[in-house]
Amino acid sequence: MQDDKSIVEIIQDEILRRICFLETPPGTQLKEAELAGEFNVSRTPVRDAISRISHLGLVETRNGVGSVVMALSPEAIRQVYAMRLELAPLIGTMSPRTITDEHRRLCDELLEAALVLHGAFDPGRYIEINHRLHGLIADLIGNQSLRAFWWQTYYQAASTWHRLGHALGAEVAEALVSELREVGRALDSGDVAAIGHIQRVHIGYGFARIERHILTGP
Amino acid sequence: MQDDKSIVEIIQDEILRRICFLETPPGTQLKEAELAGEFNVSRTPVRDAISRISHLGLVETRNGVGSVVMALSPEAIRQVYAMRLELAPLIGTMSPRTITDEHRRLCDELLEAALVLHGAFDPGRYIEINHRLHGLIADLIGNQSLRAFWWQTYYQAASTWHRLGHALGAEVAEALVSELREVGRALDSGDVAAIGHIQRVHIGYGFARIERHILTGP
DNA sequence: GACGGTCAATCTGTATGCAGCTTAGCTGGT
DNA sequence: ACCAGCTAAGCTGCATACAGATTGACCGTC
Repeated sequence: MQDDKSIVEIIQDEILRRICFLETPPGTQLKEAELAGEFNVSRTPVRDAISRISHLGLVETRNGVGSVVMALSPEAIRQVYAMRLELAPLIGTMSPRTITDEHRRLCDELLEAALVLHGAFDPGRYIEINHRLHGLIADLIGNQSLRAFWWQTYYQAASTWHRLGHALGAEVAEALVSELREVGRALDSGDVAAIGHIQRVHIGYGFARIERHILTGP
Repeated sequence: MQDDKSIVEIIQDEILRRICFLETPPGTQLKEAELAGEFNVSRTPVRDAISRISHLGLVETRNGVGSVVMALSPEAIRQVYAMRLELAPLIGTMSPRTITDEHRRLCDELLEAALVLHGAFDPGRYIEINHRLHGLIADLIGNQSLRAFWWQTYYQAASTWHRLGHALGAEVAEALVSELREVGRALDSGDVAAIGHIQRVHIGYGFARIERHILTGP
């Protein structure tokens, strides 16, 4: 395997990670020169990285002003979640990949971490566990088109959804533990389709929480 | 409305158009300097445009070699079509937009053009009619996430699918006429959901043709 | 004190130069 | 005739310089 991710891809991934980890919350300015200094490159690859993720709508670049991290509008969030609710059940139906021991092991590890989280909540840890769980599930998607869309909607939803970690604390930790337990059971059964439907269910719960605590109002 | 599409977006759209119109068929080299001269800009915005569409897998850029238009692998084509078959029925269910007289008028215009095509087939015209029909249908999709995916899979499928125009001629013209007649009827009924299912059906037919004439073999 | 205008700081958009990589074609030896 | 090696041309990747846009602060005036 060629792990030669270009410098642009590395920067792109890092910017997306920071956005959905809320390290650069909506409103933050992404200054090309600053990021360039951080990665010890010129502005060119940084510009390229920002440009590549522009289609997600998470960053808006205006001439003379800068690139600012955007919060998706409530309507956009609803549409993204509506899409995720439809995509989730497809995970198991569109040429799923086979479950390996590595998947099972990672799930156990995440469950353990989530249990710790339930005792002593930490927003950063919450996000990280969610992120790794998403990676685990995406790895079971065999259809590359679906996998790409699954990632895209994840990034679009993440920054809003992860704010719940800060707002609700233990409540979401408990939900995460439940989700991981259910996913673990499905992995034991070798049933990828079940995982898709589990995702469907929990995305629904997550969206309900967002509607209640964040999108309240118009 | 702000029609201030940036130079980069204009070039990006044009490159994609040329790819799915088969003006730059798979194997063609996209030379940055050449395109730069054509658009009277420097290599920078051209580079940006090519970089932005790299995630579609239609162009592969290698250092020291160039950017070459790629034909998706048979397996990738199958996966893209599998995805489109799932997305099509969602067109009518996910907050569809309302049908206007303009939609109806455009459909009639396209049907007329398709009938002419049936008499005297021309691959370029076939592609153009398909392209405009796609635009018409995408315009009925209210969910912006679904609309984005619909376009992405369209671009990915187009260059393979449009080769049928060259290979089969009148057969696909007849299919296009049928499709436009059915879409027209659905538009008359104001039934966007019906259009989604019509798409589902005809994408299935199109995929079967591709399997038969292009993906034959491994 | 409040307001309008101007200027400077700062950021993105674009052009250009250079280094590194790849490959086609030539050349010399066998 | 064939093959290995080399060279030069051409392309992308990155750095840098400059032009254009925007904003906030400062200053003068009413």
